[in-house]
Amino acid sequence: MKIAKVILFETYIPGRDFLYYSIPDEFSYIEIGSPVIVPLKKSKKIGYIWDILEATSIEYNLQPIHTQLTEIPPLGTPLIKLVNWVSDYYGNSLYRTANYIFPTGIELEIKRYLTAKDVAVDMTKKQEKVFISLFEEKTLEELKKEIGKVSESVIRELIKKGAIEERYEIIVKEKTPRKTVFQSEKISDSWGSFEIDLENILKVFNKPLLLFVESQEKRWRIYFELLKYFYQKGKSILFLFPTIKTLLKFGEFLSGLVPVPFYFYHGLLTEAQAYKVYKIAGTERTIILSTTKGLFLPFNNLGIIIVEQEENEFYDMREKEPKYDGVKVAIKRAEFEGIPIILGSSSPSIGDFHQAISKKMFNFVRIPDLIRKKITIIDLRKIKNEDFFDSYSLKRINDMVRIKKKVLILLNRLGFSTYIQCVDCGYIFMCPHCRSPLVFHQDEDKVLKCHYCGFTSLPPTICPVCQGYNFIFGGIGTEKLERYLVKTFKKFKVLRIDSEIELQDESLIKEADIIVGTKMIEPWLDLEDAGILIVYNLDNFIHIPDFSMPEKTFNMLNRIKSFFKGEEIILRTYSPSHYVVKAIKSNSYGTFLNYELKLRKSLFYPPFSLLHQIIVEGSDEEEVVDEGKKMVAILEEKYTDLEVLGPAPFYPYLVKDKFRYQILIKDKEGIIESRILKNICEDSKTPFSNVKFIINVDVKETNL
DNA sequence: AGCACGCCGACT
DNA sequence: GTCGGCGTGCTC
Repeated sequence: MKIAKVILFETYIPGRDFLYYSIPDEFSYIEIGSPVIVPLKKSKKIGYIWDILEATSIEYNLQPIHTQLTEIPPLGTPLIKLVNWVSDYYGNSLYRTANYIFPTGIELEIKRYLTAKDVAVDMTKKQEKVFISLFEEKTLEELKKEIGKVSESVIRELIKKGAIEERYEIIVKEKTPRKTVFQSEKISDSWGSFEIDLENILKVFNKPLLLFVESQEKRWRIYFELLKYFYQKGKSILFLFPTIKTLLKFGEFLSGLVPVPFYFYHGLLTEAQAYKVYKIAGTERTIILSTTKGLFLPFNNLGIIIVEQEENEFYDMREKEPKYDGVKVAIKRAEFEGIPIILGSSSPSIGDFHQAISKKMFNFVRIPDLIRKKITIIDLRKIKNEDFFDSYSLKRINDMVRIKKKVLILLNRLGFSTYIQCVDCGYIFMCPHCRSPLVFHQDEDKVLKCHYCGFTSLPPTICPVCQGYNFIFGGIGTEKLERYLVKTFKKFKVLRIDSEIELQDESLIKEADIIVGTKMIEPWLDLEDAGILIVYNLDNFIHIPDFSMPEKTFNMLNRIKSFFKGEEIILRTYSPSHYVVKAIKSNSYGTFLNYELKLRKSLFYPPFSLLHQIIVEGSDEEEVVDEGKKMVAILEEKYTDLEVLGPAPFYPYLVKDKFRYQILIKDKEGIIESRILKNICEDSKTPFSNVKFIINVDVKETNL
């Protein structure tokens, strides 16, 4: 007899990833990755067989699995390997990682039926009432509906006496979508075609391929030709996108070219829609355009993975468990499946470029195609008494709105004013729970809001320090800029976008003349009637204290350049001689790369080390620092090859009344694994201390 | 974590 | 002898 290691769906048993079940001989054909129904106490649960073991010696009294669940496709061993890897490498709980990839949209309904037996026994009034009512078989719910509250003790007593019987029925319930927005809307009559030579690309498929093509259009044509090639070979194709908007754009591009249906898979689908796509991916040859989660679909004949904008920071999934880097996981999936993977970019990430060129871990194809956009740098140091804009930008805005071209303004500051200061004593109003200035929001009922914990309060009437009552509403946020623009360009439509807007609101974008937004608007910047883009203050991006910010800013600007259809990009900055500004201005990836790599090498930042982060968090600052120092001491003693920094305040270092300190580990040899750090944290932690350690392995940024 | 089961006190 | 509330400990 064999034994199945099963991970249950949405049933967490503390400290346990698996439960063990015996596999009855009748199910001996069941394989690793199969979905099954298993008993748990008196109930039944859905689970996946994660492993199959030979029964050794005396295995306790294992329950047998109930049945195979035929409604959903099995996971397949490459996917199981992938989940194990994601759990292990990033230190995620296996239970949670597995549950993250299980399909929702299917559930078991357990009905408990009760019937009276044809016997005569002594009964109390309550028992008799239940007994009589159960002359016909009923579920517990039906019984309760008929005679009101029934205590479990009454039923227990009746069963003990042998007066009634119970029976369980399992119903598998699947959700079905009403609308089919998850599928391409129009299907082309025949395969489209572009003049593209795939030879160069197809011959370098033995390793991941970094495809460096500046123009988005050109890149997408290559993707299409690859799709056609693999689909016609009978394979499924998976496309990954950093945002839903980009995904849908690519869907539009494909719709005129592909004569078969293709499917979307992303977070805005309903549960039923996502479930449908999940099943299609597991059973048919198909084309799927997905956000990162598509990496965990149960494909059975995947032919190639194509990652668009591989440098995009949205692939870094670190906010919640399971934490992972989408691009790295994509490479792993391709490795486990034994299939090619393309990492496409208009501005490759430093790390992946280094992998390709210096470490020869990736193949590399560059199709040079310089995009010449007019880039204008405004040196803000030379602008005196600026109102909201320098005179050049203002003139250009006027030029554009007059010829009905859209003005797009990128400003990375939410709210109206970014700080409120007392004129008399200089006090800046701070969130009482976080060490972070409160932001004034004009539009949301004129409140002060903390951007870290969501705390809100009314605007101040009196300074808590000096009792003064004059305040400066300082700093320019998107709301303030919007208000200025509305006032100044009265005849034109001004639109502000700051959180990811609903996709149906797109008509608002079409109508607007001037659009102000945070970096969330990036995917919308490809408008046909775009005139100019103004980066309101580039320093807000570059000078965030995080080693990855120059790269992110550079990549973002290059990305925008690759699809922006307007004539000019204006960068307003106080640091016009910064290397990012110079590289953008001179259109030179090489200039940026050399400078950035030199900088990173001198400080042993990635890609010249693996960077790990431990955040120490707790309500007692002293305790947090002490626990952090202890941790550092242990690390330094045990691993002399590591460079360990901190504990240092992790900005903002007070959030929701918890102090946060950061320890950074530069791991040049790549010797540290999440498990090692987890163990050290456990060993180092003083018993009963209220300090929490959050471990992030192989990070690409330090300010999450 | 969720949930059945046993224990116990109140009540018949 | 029953009923219902509550705490505890187990789930393959």
